[in-house]
Amino acid sequence: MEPPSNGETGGPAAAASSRPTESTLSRATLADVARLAGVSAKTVSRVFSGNAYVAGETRERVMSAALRLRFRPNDLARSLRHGGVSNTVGFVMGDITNPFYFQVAAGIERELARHGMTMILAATEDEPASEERVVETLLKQRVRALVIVPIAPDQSYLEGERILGTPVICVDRPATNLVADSIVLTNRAGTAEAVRALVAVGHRKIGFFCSPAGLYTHQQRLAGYRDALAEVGVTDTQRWERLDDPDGPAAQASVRALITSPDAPTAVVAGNNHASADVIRALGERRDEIAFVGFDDFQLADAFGISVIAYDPLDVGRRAAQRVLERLEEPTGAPQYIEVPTQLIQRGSGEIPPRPAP
Amino acid sequence: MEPPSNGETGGPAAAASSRPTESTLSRATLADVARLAGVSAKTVSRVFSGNAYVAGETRERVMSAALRLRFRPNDLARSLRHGGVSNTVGFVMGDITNPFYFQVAAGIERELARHGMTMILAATEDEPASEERVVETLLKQRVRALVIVPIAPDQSYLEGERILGTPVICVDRPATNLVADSIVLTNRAGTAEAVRALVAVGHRKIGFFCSPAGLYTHQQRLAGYRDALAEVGVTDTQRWERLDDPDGPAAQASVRALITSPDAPTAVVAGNNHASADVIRALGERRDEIAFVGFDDFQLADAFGISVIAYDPLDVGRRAAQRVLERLEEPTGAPQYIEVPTQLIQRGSGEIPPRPAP
DNA sequence: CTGTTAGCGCATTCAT
DNA sequence: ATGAATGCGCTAACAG
Repeated sequence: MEPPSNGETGGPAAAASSRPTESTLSRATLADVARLAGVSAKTVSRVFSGNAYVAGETRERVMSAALRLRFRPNDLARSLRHGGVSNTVGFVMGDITNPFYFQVAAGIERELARHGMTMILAATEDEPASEERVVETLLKQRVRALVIVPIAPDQSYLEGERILGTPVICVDRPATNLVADSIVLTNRAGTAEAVRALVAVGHRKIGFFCSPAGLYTHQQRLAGYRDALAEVGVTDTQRWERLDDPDGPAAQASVRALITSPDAPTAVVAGNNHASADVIRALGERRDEIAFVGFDDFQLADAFGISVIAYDPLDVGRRAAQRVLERLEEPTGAPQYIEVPTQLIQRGSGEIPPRPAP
Repeated sequence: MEPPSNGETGGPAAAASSRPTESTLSRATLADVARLAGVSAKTVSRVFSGNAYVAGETRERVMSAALRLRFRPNDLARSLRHGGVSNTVGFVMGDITNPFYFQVAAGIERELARHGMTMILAATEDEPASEERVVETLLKQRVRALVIVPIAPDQSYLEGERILGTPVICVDRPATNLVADSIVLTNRAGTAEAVRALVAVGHRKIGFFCSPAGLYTHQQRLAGYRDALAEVGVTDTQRWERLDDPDGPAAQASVRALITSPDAPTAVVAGNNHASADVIRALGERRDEIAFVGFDDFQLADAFGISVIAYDPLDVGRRAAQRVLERLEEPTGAPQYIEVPTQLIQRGSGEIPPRPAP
């Protein structure tokens, strides 16, 4: 504890001659601690690994030496010795600024932390081409498992790694051409439920706004929307579907055009949080006339009375981490496909009845 | 070096007989690749380290061997060899579900990725007592630098590590008893600016709602609020200040009591995003009567016409990462205190004039 | 341009 | 209950 350093004088007197005793200039190693405590490196190792037999008195000498030297075990070396596998899990998300993914990351981190593991976070920025590169970076760091939000068209590049024993868990979307567990939402059923609720209050002309339906989630949600309308005999839904790139003025213009057209829907469903933002902005003052339900809950949606198809993103992350831990325990077994339930939360915007034709 | 070992037979066709050639059962190492390519391990190392002189033909043989064996360099071993320091930066945030911190994390991750580094994410869950434990976990993994949102009352426990050369960058709040760079917002000036704008449209009775003012940010913002009111001679502000734990029904009740009291303010300022949520919920239908400005922007605030004191959280993270990189290049120099500017964004809620007394 | 030797910090044999 | 030797995968430091 005393930086000003003056050689150990009495007692076991061992380390008096060894160099890095008190020097704070370089990191203390097992050997340094061993020297100061007058034991072998292995004994120090045992003390820090926990589960070994070390005499109480010896243990104390080691601990006090470690404290003085500010010894901190090197996890890198430990991992290397343990077959080159670390204690971290990599999470590859898409758009790092999307609150949904962040909540998922939070869920993963919490669950991993409960089990002494840490999370390395990486993002593809929703660029399919960067997925493999990002994954590669994590694998070089020897993450014990991967949780990914797949964005590349194909994950077969991970097959070799999986065979080597690295579990891969996909979140939000299932993997393509890869054996992996998946945690997904009840996208189709959830969207259908919301549309049925709109139908129940009288809507038939219902719009659907989302990103271009390339992604699994969007396809599923679009399908759920069509399902529910088909149930009441409405099948020509394309005229109310708008699948544009979100977050642009263009997107809002697209929605605005839709709701002002002669064939305007009386209600609109948005396929994800970005799309919801576009629709809500486009609706503007007409929020009281046109019913709205969005997929994904968001901050203050309750205060503004926005109905949503919600779920617990923390839970999604937690389950992903649980799958990781289970796979590390028991690597075999068929891939699991886990659905996290969604829930329609009615807060007003989705319960507006259709306006009688003027 | 070769555990299964059977002498290299010679000739380019060599490796046909060596064991781990095609076997995908265990990870290939430098030595495996070297054997298959008929070169030394060091040569393979040179190829993968990039900057060394290797004959074109040799390089190709190595690359093709590496490809066949699915060789992936082990960053753990590499780091160990390089003085036991990894290529990752640890980010310790508080409440992992707070969108602000996540945006900061996103900014850090992006900037680090541009420089080939990765981020380990850990959270204190806003528990002061857990900060040191969490930091310890990261240090054991030999992160090259730490970015932390300080929550513990004191960061002196990091002094030894700093001396060993690990840069520490504090975000959102400065460190206590530790030499470290800080990236903070213009909390006081930003809040004062917002209050002045309210004063400009006629408000004098202005409320301030926030968490208990233990944290630096809250103290600063409260001070800014008082500053601006003092400028127009209003000094008895305590009667409109409410510093409660956010996110509870209790918080909303507190705000509701404030705005219905005989001495009710005609405008309310919220000290952070959680507080904003409470106030907006509490205002309810009276959003048109009582002016409101919140610290921290949020999703869809524009669509709902909420005025805010905003800033770019991605930029906060980006700057933190830049400081990390600069400190790694040049470890000396006085600690920097960097202020990221805030900006008042007027969207309507903050421009409501005071209602004439009934 | 390429190979040899040695060792980063730790833990797994085996001894004792 | 403790210690000695050995090597995890990789790369400086030197040869050559």
